[in-house]
This record gives sequence, C-alpha cells and structure tokens, in this order.
Amino acid sequence: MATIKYSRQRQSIKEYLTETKEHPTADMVYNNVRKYYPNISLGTVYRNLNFLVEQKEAVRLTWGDGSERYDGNLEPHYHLLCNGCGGVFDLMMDSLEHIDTLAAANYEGTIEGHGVVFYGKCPECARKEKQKKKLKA
Amino acid sequence: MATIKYSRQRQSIKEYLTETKEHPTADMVYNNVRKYYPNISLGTVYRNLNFLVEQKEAVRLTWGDGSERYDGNLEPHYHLLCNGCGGVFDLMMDSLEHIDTLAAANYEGTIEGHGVVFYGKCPECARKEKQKKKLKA
DNA sequence: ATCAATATCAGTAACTGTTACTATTATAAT
DNA sequence: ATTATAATAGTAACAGTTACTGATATTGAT
Repeated sequence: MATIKYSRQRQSIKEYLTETKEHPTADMVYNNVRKYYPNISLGTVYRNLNFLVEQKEAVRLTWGDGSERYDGNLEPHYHLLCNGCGGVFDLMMDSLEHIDTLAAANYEGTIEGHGVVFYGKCPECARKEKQKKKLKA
Repeated sequence: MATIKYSRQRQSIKEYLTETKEHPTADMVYNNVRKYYPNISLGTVYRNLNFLVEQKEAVRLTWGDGSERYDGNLEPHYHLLCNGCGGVFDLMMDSLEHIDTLAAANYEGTIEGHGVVFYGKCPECARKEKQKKKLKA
C-alpha cells in the first residue's frame, strides 16, 4: 500500500538537487523550481525534500545557520563552511571512520557513526586572503 | 563604551549552564531559571545566552533537532547524540586536530577548524540493548 | 547616601523556517 | 473511460528566535 506516484514537481526538485553543487536551502530549491513550475507551493517543496531524504535520494545537512540544506550528491563526502563567503563546499577525502574507533576507546556507550563539518576558507576566499597579505608586506 | 553591567538573571543563567550536564535548550534554561526568578522573560534568556556565547563563556551546540543547545563546559570535548533516548552526552577524548590536516591535504582552500558529533548509544541505552539481545538468545 | 546615565529587564509583538490542513488535480491501475 | 488515491496549491498554524517599548536595576560620580 501507499504506492508512490510520480509527480513532475518532485522530478524537477530531484533534478535540481542532483545538478547543483550549492547545497541549497528549501527556499533556494523553491526559487529555482519556480522557474519551471511558477505556481509550485513552498509546502510541496518541503514535503518532497523530506520525502527524498526518507527515500535516501538526498541528504539533509544540518548546521546552525538557521535553516537546513539539501544535497543530492549521494557519494560519501564531507563539507566545508567558508568563513569568508558563507558558502558550503564539497570536500572529497577518505572516510574518517577511524575517529569512531578513537571515540569508542574511552566510552562506555556505543559509537555508531559521526558527522563532521570543516570550517575554513573556500579556494576563492583563500586566494583573496593571500593577496591581501601580499599587499601589506 | 558599552560597559557591561551585572545582572542577577544573567548570573543565574550562567550558574545553571556551568552546573548542568544536560546541554539544555533555551527553553530548558528558561524553565530552570524561572524557579529562582519566576517572572524572568524568555527574551532575557535568549539575549543572555547569545551574550554568553559572544563572550565565550558558553558554547552553542547546533545539530538538527530544530533548536539550539548550550554548553557551559569550556573544556574542549566532543558530544554523543544517543539514538536511543535522544540525549546529548559528553565524550572526553583527545582532540581530533589531525583530521584538519587530513582535510587540508587534498583541498585548495584552507582548513581552520572542525565540528564533530558522534551518533550512537549512551551508556544506559547501550546496556539496555545488550540485555534485549540476551533475552533473544 | 543621592543622583544621573544607561545597561538590562519584563512583556509583547513580529519574524522565519517548517509543518499541517483542505479542497482540487494528476497519476496509475483496472 | 472509470475509479481510487497520491500529490498538489494555497493558506493557516506552529515553534524557535529576535526586535521593540517603557519600566527597573546597576554603576560610577557627586
């Protein structure tokens, strides 16, 4: 029961998520999909984002800038939050599973996984910063 | 300018934060401090929590259960979110600075820090789970 | 101790991100 | 085609947080 039915709106949301690399918020998704479905409802966006996360067709990213972001990239990877421009960037690197072992070593409970986010400067902001330093010198 | 003035309410909030280990939400802080200052305003709680975070007298914890949590423990440490009871627990372990180096190795931008949270079972929930398995066997 | 300056407060309204509700529309199986 | 119902648009409700206002408490100077 509860058979899943196709919908153009959901399709469009999913396509956008898999194309983009900007890790959009619900509102960003809304504004994008609206180009193709001008009277899509914001509620529809939220409902489908939740749906896609449930179906493991997307990942919800949560860190505290007030709103959640969504990622259609299912390859395991980490993220960098740029202290310069505020953007979210992919950070391809080997899995950090070993930190689970480190954590388990001195803990009475059980470790089942981890979430990691890096803070720093994205390539572009890092470049800009270097130039500023040069000017000072 | 902008000299900081003492306030009983702020003092009470800070005391609660440094005593407790429950990593409270703003609302939990509110309900606790209300025991001593029955007509403290929720706005005052929020204002002071932000203030304490700014002054680095407390840390804001953000992961996606909708609301922020606060920690008066300034010692560097990590946290475990229990998949059983939903609680937040301290996890004392050596700093994981080395993962910054790992991340930097293949990244063009710069890494300045990281946030890590572990998922698993707290000591009590882990114990309960073991007992369940025993019964099955 | 009294006073003036102002940081902080209580109380309330406003704002933001998200979810729930309802009547209508689109999809899929018969 | 017909029918059952998943999904929709639009709107209202909700939760967490912030902003505003006039009153109060703290501080430093007299």
